[in-house]
Amino acid sequence: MSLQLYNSLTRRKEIFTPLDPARVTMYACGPTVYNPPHIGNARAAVVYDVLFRVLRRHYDHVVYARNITDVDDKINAAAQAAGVPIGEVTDRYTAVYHDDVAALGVLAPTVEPRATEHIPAIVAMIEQLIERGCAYAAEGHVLFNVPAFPAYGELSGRAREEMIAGARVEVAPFKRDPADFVLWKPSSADLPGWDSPWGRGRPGWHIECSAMIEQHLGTSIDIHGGGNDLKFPHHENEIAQSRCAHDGAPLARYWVHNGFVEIDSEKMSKSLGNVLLVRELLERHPGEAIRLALLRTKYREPLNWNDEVVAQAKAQLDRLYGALERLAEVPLPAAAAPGAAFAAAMDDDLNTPQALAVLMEAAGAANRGGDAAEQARLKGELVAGGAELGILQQDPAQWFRHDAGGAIDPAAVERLIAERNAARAARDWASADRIRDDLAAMGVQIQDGADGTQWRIE
RNA sequence: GGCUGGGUGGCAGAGUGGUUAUGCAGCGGCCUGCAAAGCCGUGUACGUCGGUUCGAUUCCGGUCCCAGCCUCCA
Repeated sequence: MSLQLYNSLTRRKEIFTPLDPARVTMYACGPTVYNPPHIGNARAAVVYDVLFRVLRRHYDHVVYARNITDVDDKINAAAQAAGVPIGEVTDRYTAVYHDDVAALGVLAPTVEPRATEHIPAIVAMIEQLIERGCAYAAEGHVLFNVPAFPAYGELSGRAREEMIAGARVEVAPFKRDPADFVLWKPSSADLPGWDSPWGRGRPGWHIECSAMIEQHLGTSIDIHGGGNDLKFPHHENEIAQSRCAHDGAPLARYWVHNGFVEIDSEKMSKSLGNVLLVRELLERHPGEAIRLALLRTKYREPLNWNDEVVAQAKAQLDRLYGALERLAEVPLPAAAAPGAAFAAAMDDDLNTPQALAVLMEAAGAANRGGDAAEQARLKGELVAGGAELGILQQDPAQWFRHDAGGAIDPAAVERLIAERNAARAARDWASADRIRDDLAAMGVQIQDGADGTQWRIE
């Protein structure tokens, strides 16, 4: 079955056909490193991580680039506020981003280009745009001239007149057209800057992505992803720049946009004070549960976040890992692959909720029992399907005994369980129940089975 | 105002022109010393008003409501 993706450019679900099946290319807009990532940043990272994993099932060679924007006015402001050099801010938050998304099981992209390491490519692209009459220099700035690109607005479905009419931005006097946007801007001595034909300055945000895509992936790529909010103006501007520089060649053939995370049905924003950082969530929930909570809704839909959705994701993981725990002695098939129903769901525009339902049903079937071959097959589907979602890859025992705070001493738990089992053997139910209550108070839940007593951390 | 995308059972959330996912919560049962986990059974929901149809939650139109974008933003 072929992979289908909803293409924002055509507003239709389409069969994905790469330009070159031997080298599939994908780019996703990464973070601007001036603060720790929030749950919305995490959703984007997880969604494109899943797309990357699905593509790798279909194709041997997938090049996935996710950039780091490490030159930006917000970074400058953060550095100034903290009284530290810019590099200190960007290094710190790049590391935090890596740590946080890794805790959510996000794989490293194939390449992770940084804007500051691509200044020559950026300058070269701007020069090319000027040569082709798509851009002009004015007062130390270089601007992209939007009227030079008639297809502008194609992705976001906006007519230029509407944008001008609705513009709430002050139009800089040196702009030839109100819609023109900055490719290069001058830097004062206290700001990061690079020498260029237009003086010392720094790149605008949009051109960074165009230049890095060109350098690492080529003129036209297969898939470009990003948050829904980036559609306009960021992606629209990327398209204008790249196509003007490349004789009209399409920048990306499939545009994929993920929906926003809302907090209790409200937009997450600094002004509302409801920004939820990944690191805060990781203090309270396993990363795997956070990841699954992000995948329980289709990637394009808005996702309403609250503690309940993580609790439900954790409950689902408990059930899945519970099935795997029962299958502990069953050998994993050598060529374990996602089941047909699972793959079909994932291939249908990344229908992760449907794919998850397939795994839940497999867990139920495994719990019901069956012959050895059937059990092995189900285990293979659970593990391989889990791998594509980026879950179920740890030892079930490890999942059930994760203890982020380190408050629980396994030896002490084992001691109490032995004590309780002694009481049970003596049919001293009162003592046995008291010990069980004590364990529960510690956050330890026990299960008496035919082959002894198991324990879990709740 | 313009452009997107939505409104599904107690909750979350898929999906479908007629057999109505999945998980959690609830209820009954099995198992258990009692539990827990697991298993079995149980819940006929699709904003609203029309239209098309033998039949619509699913298609079409109107309408109400919600969210996002149009300015930095995943």
